[in-house]
This record gives sequence, structure tokens and C-alpha cells, in this order.
Amino acid sequence: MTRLNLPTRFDFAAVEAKWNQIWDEKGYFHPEVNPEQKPYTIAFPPPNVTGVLHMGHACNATLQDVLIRSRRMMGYNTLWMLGTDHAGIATQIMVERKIKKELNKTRHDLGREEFLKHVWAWKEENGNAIINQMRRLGASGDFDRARFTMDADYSRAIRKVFVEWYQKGLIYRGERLVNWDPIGQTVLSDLEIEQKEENGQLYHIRYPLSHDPSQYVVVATTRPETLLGDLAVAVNPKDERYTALLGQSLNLPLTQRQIPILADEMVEREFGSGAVKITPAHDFNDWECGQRHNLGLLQVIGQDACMNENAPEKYQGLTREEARKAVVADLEAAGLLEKVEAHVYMPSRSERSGAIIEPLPLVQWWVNMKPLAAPAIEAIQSGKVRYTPDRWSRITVEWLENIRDWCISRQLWWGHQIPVWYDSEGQIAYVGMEDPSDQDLSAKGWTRDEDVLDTWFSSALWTFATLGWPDETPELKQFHPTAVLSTAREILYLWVARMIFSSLHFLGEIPFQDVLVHATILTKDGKRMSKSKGTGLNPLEMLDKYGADACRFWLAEAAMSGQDVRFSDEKLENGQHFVTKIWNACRFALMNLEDFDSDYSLDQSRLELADRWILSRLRSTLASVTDSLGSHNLTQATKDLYSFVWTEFCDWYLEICKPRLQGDDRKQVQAILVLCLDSILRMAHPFMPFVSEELWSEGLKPICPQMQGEHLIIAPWPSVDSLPGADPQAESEMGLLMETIRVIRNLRMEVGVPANKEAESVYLVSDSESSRELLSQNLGLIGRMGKISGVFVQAELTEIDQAAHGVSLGIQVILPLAGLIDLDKERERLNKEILKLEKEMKGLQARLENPNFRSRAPQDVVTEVEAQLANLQFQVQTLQERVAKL
RNA sequence: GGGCAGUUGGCGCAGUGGUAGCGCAUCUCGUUGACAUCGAGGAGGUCACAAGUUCGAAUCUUGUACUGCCCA
Repeated sequence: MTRLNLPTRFDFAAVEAKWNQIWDEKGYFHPEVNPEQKPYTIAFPPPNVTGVLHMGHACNATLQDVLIRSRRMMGYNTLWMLGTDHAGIATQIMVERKIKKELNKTRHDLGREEFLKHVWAWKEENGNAIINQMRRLGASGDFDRARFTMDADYSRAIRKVFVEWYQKGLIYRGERLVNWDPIGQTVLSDLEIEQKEENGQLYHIRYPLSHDPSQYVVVATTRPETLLGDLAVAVNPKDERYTALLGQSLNLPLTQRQIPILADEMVEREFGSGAVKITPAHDFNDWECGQRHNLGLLQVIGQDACMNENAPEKYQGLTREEARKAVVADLEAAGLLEKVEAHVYMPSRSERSGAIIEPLPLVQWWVNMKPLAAPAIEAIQSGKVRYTPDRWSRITVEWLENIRDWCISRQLWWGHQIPVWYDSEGQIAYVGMEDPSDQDLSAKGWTRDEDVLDTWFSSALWTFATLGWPDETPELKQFHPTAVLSTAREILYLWVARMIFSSLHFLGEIPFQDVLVHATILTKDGKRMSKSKGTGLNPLEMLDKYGADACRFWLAEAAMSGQDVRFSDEKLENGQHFVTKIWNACRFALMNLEDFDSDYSLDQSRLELADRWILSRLRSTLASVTDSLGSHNLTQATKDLYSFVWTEFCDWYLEICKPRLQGDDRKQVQAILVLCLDSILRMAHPFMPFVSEELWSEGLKPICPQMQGEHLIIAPWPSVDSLPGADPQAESEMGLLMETIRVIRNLRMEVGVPANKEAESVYLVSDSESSRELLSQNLGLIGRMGKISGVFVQAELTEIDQAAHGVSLGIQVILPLAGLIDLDKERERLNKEILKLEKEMKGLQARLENPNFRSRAPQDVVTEVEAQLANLQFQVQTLQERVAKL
């Protein structure tokens, strides 16, 4: 980049690649342990190893990178831990499909060991997709330290957790009803299933009374095939319709069995007939009911989702769907089907395979949640772990308070195999950190549990297992607990809550202080992005089209806005325009800094009003942006930066300083430009790292060699203390000048002075001596900004007929325009203006006339309103006088 | 069924007690060296509805409607 002939646009493609390489090579992303330095750590939620970058990752990564880059500049030892998780089911299904397609084999054909070789090969080839794609965004994470949940040492951490929890009785093995995915052929936790409304049918079935089969009880069900596993019919104890029948038995249709009628509070009298069939082996409510009444179990559906040997022979081997048809047909034939109604119900489906979940009684491994949840609840309630937005802390606590035991075994091959060995009787023989010796195994006939652990069991250790735990590594010591955990809300329970109790249990400390729940990016029309519906947008295409800086600026603004945000091209274009604006502002400055003397220090005594004003505005912008970054309010930070750069610095200050660059003031203005741009680029860097780094390292740094930091990415965050103090006087005086200029410009437009022509003169009339003095000192500025050759300040009005009149803050503005003023139009214009002002006045007057307002409102509010009213009165009066004279 | 959020100019959004702002779109004017991915000026809103608290409500309370999400 040569300073003299910068292009007018920022070539993001070339610059992004260049800086990514330099930053990486310089090792800026990779912190060394340094106990002298305050740490700042964020662990990136490990994406699914099978995944590709989507908008959610882009949003989350941007948010975290903004925080990381800002803290790096603020002097923290900054670690952004990256990595991926092995995603048991998703990965296994994907590789199974692949080998089916390529080798026409199932995993069973290959065997466990061989199959896992295929998975690892796939992972080695494709497993870093997302992490690599994150580089395109400018993510400054520690790629060297990136971890994978199946890494050997990470696996050791998982094993340690399992063994310790097992030994403490927090992990146990037990038979329960579980969510069985018949397609994935595995158990799922409650959090891995989803329920949506679907259209089904409600079957009303007659169950004849055993002692008088001509009478019957009608039972309603959406799953008639499960009737074959019924062990009772239940009614509400308060339901008088059935009181007389309690304790009697019914002939279960299509079987030879008799089942009791019993009373249970859980039954809703209003649903169906008020009598429900109880199938403890295939329904969660019925399981509970069965426990209460000691009904036992009768499992009629197997793991293949087909009717098993416990069903009557004619149904055995049928799928659930086939069995339903057969059962319904047989009931109808027997005259036991009363009616069938259309019915909307909520079946549970596997998130991954989409299969309808079959509840089955199976022996599985569980985590006893109550004792683990209690400290996590305390940590959240006491504010040790804070959520933003805050409502999520309450929601998480509620979830933890009602938590159920966590089923952690999965019938998969890809994952951490459970470190439990059974003897030949099937009893637990060994659980431990080290595998038993081959000798033991063969001599004692031990076999290892086939199942693996839930992937979330390993993710739950993410913040500390990535740092080397269970070893007490220097990394663990320095970088844990982490500062911030930023996540989509979908995994607040699945993952975030589990990290909290895992860390509390094993390290005795929280895993992170702040949980940031970022927005969900929706499509343009407010729909959720979904791969299956084809509504997802590829962030890489977005980056190609608008550049990383523009995308990041929008994502940063959106991420913590507290709600969902819609994708839109306009917002990205806007971001791109802002990048261009900064680029050109620097381009302009650099063109005027060829002779910049970096040893020149600003002469505070020679600062002009505009200088004092822009420095004061810079100071308050810096304070606000710094503050917003501290409180994770990126929306506010982007807005403050944007309006300062665009409106105050570019539209006003740069325009004002142009002529001064050609005169005696050149050195002063140059110093102020450098100061402003340096601060702007530093503040912008977390949001727009590429354009800011390019401009700073290639533009600013070469002319100011003494600036700290080899590159902007590690340059210190600007300090408010290094800037001149706040200057409210300059701000208010400059405000008056700007308002006066706005009135002049407005008058010019209103009366049709061509925008490219200078008007000859303007008269500014004020009875305030200080205003006149202020105006007089800034005649050149006013003339230039208002495009007027002669600006005249007066204490009293000179009558000029052919002139347009306006009013600023206590200042009359008279723009003489011989021959250009149409008196009728001018009268009309003034009257319109008066009406508008009078409407405003009425509101203020009403407030002041209210005695309660004067007595109860704070004095400064009253004074403020009085001043506003006085100003309006002055304006109206001035304009009315003018109308009268026309 | 329960819970949570949202509702602000045409569109997308800021704004947690002092009388409403931003971007885009729109209208008028303007391209001789920062930027037309631009500049200047304008028009456009009784802040979903109702009641309440308050001197004062977009903001606090309650209720209603609509939209979305989560849990059962």
C-alpha cells in the first residue's frame, strides 16, 4: 500500500488473506502461559465435527472474537480455546451411509474396530472444516491448541469423571423406561428428542367387563397397538362415572388376559372417556402409574420396533404400523371399536434420525442429578455465574430444580466406550482408569460394556479438559475459570448447565463468569434457517460478497441485541459502506500526512473550537465504547462508533479541517487527525480487524514509528487518560454553530439557492454578546460549511426585504436574496414553520402550567423545559415579526 | 395446559421515568482531489390496545390482542 495512490475502495479479499497469514505466523493467536498477566479466556462451544459453518457459528464466533480482540488489546493474556466434538450419533450415521454407498457394507459387516478406522479416517480428512472456515471471519482463536473430544488426553479426563462419579455413587446402572430410537438403534436423553404437533387419530376402544362382557368401558388411545401390552385401565378416583367399577376387571381385547380397573390421580377426567389404558412398558406416564400400583412390565415391542414374542402370536414380527392396522381391523371385526376421530397429537421424534421414539424398559447408565445440580443452582442464584439476558438464569435454575437423572449410555460405536467390565454372570467386575490386563480378561472372562457415553457427557468437561485436566497444568492454572461462555440458547441445558455442575464438582470452581446467550439469525422474512428446508444461508458466500469486516460489524451489532435478528442484504451493505467510509477517511488523512512530523506534539493552547469539540467527542466515544465492550453490549458499541466516525468525524470535522490543512494550522490539524484516526482504528479493530489493521499498520504506523505495538492486533487499547479532558463548553458552542449552519443550509434549500453556488451573504443577529463573539470567531467556518461568501454578525436586525429568515438557538438567520424571494411563498413557509413551533410550545406550556410539575419535578428538568420554551418563544416571535413585515 | 419474549415512521431496529432516534427506502438539490459504497436539506411515528401508578409513561403495574420460542 502506498499512501499516495490508495484506491477509493477497500480490497477486502486480498487484505484478509494477507493479515490472516501474518497474524498467524506472528503467533498472536497463541498465548503463552504468563502468571504475571491477567488472563482472559473464552472456550468456543465445540461444533459438531461433521458440521460446516452456519450463520449461528458466524454470529457466535464474531461475538467472541470481538471480546477476545478487545481484551487482547487491553492487555489481558487472552486465550480463545477452539475445538470440535465427536458428535456420536451424527458422525456414526454419516460414516455408516458412506460405507454403505461406497462399500455396500454395514458397520456390522466391518466390525467395531474396522468401522472405527473408517470414522477416524473421515475425521482426519474432514473434521476441521468449521474451525478452518472460522479463519475467514477473522477469528483470532488459538488454532494450535484446538482440541477434539476424542483426543487421547481428553478421553482420559472423561474416564476420570466416569470412574469418580461411579465410585461416589453418582453414576449408576438401572432399568428404566428410556427413549429408544429404532432407526439410530440407541437410547437418547430427553434433550435429544423433539415433540411437534402432528395429525393422528384417536381410537375409542371397548374393553368388556370380565363378569358381564355385554358391558364395557371405553378407552381412548392414539396407539392402539400398545393395547397388547396393557396391564390395567385407570380412571380418576373422583370420577363418579367409574366409582362402581373400581377393583373390577376387564377382558383385554384380542388377548386372553384380564386387567384391573384402578384409580389414579394422573388421569384427566376430561380426556376421551375418562378411562385410560395403562401400558407400563411403552409409555412414560404409564410407567409411573405402573410403579405406583405394582403392575410389573409387559414389553410387547422390541428394539427393532416390531411386536415381540410377548404379543399374541398373530402379531409377532409386525412393525408398529402394521400392528396398528391389524389391531384396528381385528377390533372392528370384534365390534370393539367404538369410533375413530381425527386427533392432533405430539409424538416424540429423534432429533437426529427423525424416528418416532419407542419408550422401552432397558438397563442403562445414569447420572444421579440432584446432588450435582444443587451447587450449580447455588452458583447461578448467588450470581457467581451470570446470564445475559438475565432471564436465562431463572430459566436455567428452574430446569435444574426439576432435573431428572441423565441417561448417559448410548448404543453406538463412535464415542468413549464405557470403562466397565462385567464378569461372566453379567455382574460389574471392574471400573477403573486403566484397562484390565489381557491376562485378567481371559482368565476371568470379563467383557467390556459395549456402549459409549453421550457426547454431551464429554462436552460437559470442555472448559477444563481442554486445558489438560485432570493434570494440574500451567494452562489450567492460568486460564481457568474462563471469563465468558457465549452460546445459542438451544444448548443452555444440554451443555451449559452441565458444564457448570461438572466444573463445580471436579474443580470446585465455576467454569465461566458470564454466559452470553446470543441472538438467533433468522431469514429475511423471519423464519428459522434450516438446512432441511433449504432456508439456510451460507456465511462463506456472505463473506465473499461483503467482506469479513462488513459481516462482522453487522453480526456484532446483532449478536447481543437480546432477541432474534433477521438477515438482510441491506444491513451488510450498510456495514460495507461503513468500511468504505473509514477507508476513505484514512485515505484523505494520509494524503495530507506526507509531511507529518511524528515528534510534533499538539499545542493545547492553540486548539480551535472544532479541535476541542472533536477531541471531547472522541473522548466520550472512547469511554462509551470501552464501557459497552466491558458490559458485552456490542449493539451500543457499534452504534457509538458508527455515529462518531460517520457524522461527527467525517461529516463535520474533516470538512472543517480541510482549509486549515493548507495554512499555518497544518501541523496542529495533522496531529489531531492522527490522534483521531489512531483511536478510531483501535476502537474499530475488534469489530473490523482487517481494514483497521491494514490502515494502521500500512498507513498510520509508518508515519508514527513510535506507536506501541508491532501490529494493531496487539496495540494497546486507547486510554481515555491519554486524551484531553472532556470539554462540555466546546460541545455546546460547537452545537450552536452546527445548528446555525443547519438553519443556513435549510434556508438555502427552501428558497432554491443552487447547492453548488455560494450565496453572497448571511446576517446572524443575536442580542447575546457571548453568542455574537462565538459566531464572530468562526466566520470562516460558518461561511465554508454554509457556502456563504460573507457572514455578518450583528446585535440588531438590519431590515432587508428580499431575504429568507430562519431562527437558530437564540440567533436570527437572514439570508438576503435579491430577486430570488417570492414573498407569498416566503410568508407561507414562515407560517408553516410557526405552526410547527407553536405545537411544540403548547406541550411545554402545559407542563409548566401544572403546579405539581414545578413542585415535584427535579429543578434541572424544570429549568430545561423553561429554557426550551423560551427558545421556542423567541423563534416564534422572530418569525411572526418577519411575517408581519412582509 | 404452563412459561418466556416481541409488538416503536413504508421496511429493519435502538431507546429500562423528562415527551422518540438510527439505517434502508422515499422526495428535493448537488459529481473541479477522502468517499456517489458520497454530500446537503426535507417529509414521514398519538411507540399494538385498554386501565392504573406518577407532576410526567415507549419505558413501571395489571389486563387484552396478535406473533414467535421453550417446557409439559
